[in-house]
Amino acid sequence: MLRIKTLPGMEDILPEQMVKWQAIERKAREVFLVYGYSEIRTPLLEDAMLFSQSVGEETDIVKKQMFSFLIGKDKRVCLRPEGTAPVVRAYLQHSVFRRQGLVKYYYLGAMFRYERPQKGRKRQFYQIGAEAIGSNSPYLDAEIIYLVNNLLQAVAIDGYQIRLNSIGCLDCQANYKHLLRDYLRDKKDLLCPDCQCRAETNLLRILDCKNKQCREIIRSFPPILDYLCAKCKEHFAKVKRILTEIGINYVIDAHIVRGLDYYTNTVFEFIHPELGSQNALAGGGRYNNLIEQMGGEKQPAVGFSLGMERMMAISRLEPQVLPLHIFFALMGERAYDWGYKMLAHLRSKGISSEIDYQNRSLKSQLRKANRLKAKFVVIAGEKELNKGKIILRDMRKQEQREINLEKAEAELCALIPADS
RNA sequence: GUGGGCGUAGCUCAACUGGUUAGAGCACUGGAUUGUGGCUCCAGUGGUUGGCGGUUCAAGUCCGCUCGCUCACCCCA
Repeated sequence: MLRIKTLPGMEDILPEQMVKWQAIERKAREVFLVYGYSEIRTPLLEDAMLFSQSVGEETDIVKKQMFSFLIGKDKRVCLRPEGTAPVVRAYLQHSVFRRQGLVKYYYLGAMFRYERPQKGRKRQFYQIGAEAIGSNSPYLDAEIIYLVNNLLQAVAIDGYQIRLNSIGCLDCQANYKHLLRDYLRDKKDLLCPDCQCRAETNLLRILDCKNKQCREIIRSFPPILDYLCAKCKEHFAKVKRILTEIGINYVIDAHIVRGLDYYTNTVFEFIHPELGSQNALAGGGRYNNLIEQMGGEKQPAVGFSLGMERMMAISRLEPQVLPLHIFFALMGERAYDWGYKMLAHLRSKGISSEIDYQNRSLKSQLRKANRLKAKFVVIAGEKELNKGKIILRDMRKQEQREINLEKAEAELCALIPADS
C-alpha cells in the first residue's frame, strides 16, 4: 500500500512545535491589543483577479507563484499568496471607510506560493501582519515599525536589523523610471537576461539584482531616494526623525525595492543573519494608491507582515508545558470504575486529569504519570477500596497518604488551587 | 524554472578497498521490584538500506534511471 505524504513545501506542525507556535501567537495578540489593532480573518480562497489587480500582473507572485485553478467553466480562483490585498478587499466590500476613519486590522494565517521550497520558504507558510488604513501620517509609519520591533522583542528575538527606504509616490516613480530608462538605453546588452526582461516589465527591480555586472551598472546610478519630490522627501525625513526619537535603530538601504507593486513611499525590511538565504523576518511599507486602485476612494495606508516559520526558527521563547494535575493509577475493574467517574468529574471542573486506557501495570502507569509531569497520582485497587480509602501521592515531594473515599472528591478539588 | 548535496530503525548516526544473519545510542515496551515514577541494570519490539533495473559468485557499498528531501539561484515573510 502506498503511503501518502504531504505535498512538497507543505508541512505538518506537530504538537511539540505547536506549543511554541501558540506562545508566539499569544504574544503577538497581546502586542496588537496594546497598539489598538483588531483581528480580521479573510478566506484562504479568493478571486484570482484580486491579486493581479493589487500585487501586480507582472510580479513573480502573480505571474508564477499562485496556486490558482478554475471553478466551474470560467471562474479563476486562487489560494491567497499574501495578506494585504484580501484585507483591503474586505475593507472595501464592507464599506468600512464609511463607518470609521482610521482602521487598524491584524491577521494571522496561512499563505500559499508555488515556489521551490528551501530554508525559510515553504509553499504553505504562515504570516502575521497588520494594516492601518486611512492616514498618511508619518507617525503611523513609525507606529507600524515600532510595533514590529516590539512584537519581536515580545517573542524573544533579537539580533535583527531594520532596513528602511522610500520609493516615493507615483509621480516620483514615474519620473525616476524615466531617468533610469534613459541611463540604461545604451547598456541594455550588458544586463543579465532577467534584467533585460525587467527593463520592460518591472524596471525598478533591476536595482536589487544580485548579478555582479548588473550591480556594477546600477551602482553608478543614484537610487530613487535621491529623486523624491519635496513632499515625499519631507515625509521620509519625518519618519526617520520619529523613529530615532522613539529609540529605533535602523539603516537606510536605498536598494530595497519591494516585490509587490502596491508599495509607495516608506518601505522596510527586518532582516536576520541566522535565517540563511531567506533572511527577511518581516517586510512592509506604505501603499497610498492601492485602495483607490482597487476601486475605493483614495485612502493612504501602511502595513507589514511577519514570517511565522522564520520567527519560530530564531525565537528563544521557551514556553512551559502546563503540568498535568492528577493522574489516576488504578488496578482492578472496581477501582477503575470509581476512578473514571472521579476523572470525569474533575475534568468538568477544569482540573486536568489523565487515566491509563491500555490496561497497564501500576509501574507503567506511574511511569506515564511521571512522563506527563503529573503533580499528583491517585492510586487505588481492591485493597484500598476494601478499606474505604484511596492513596494520594505527591509526585514532587515523593510522599503519599491515604484519604477516605467519601472525602476524596473534596480533597482532590482542594488540592489544585492551593498548589498551582 | 536552473544548479549542487544527501537518502540505512520513529530520531541521530555506524558498517575498512563490494564479502557471513545490516549495528549502536536515544525513544518505545517489558522485567529486575508478583502493587509505586525519575537513577541504574537486563531483555524485547522495530529495516523491502527511498524505488526500479543493471554489473558481479556476492551490492547498503559500483553504474543507470526514477522518486523524495535539502541547500542555493530567482523571489519573498
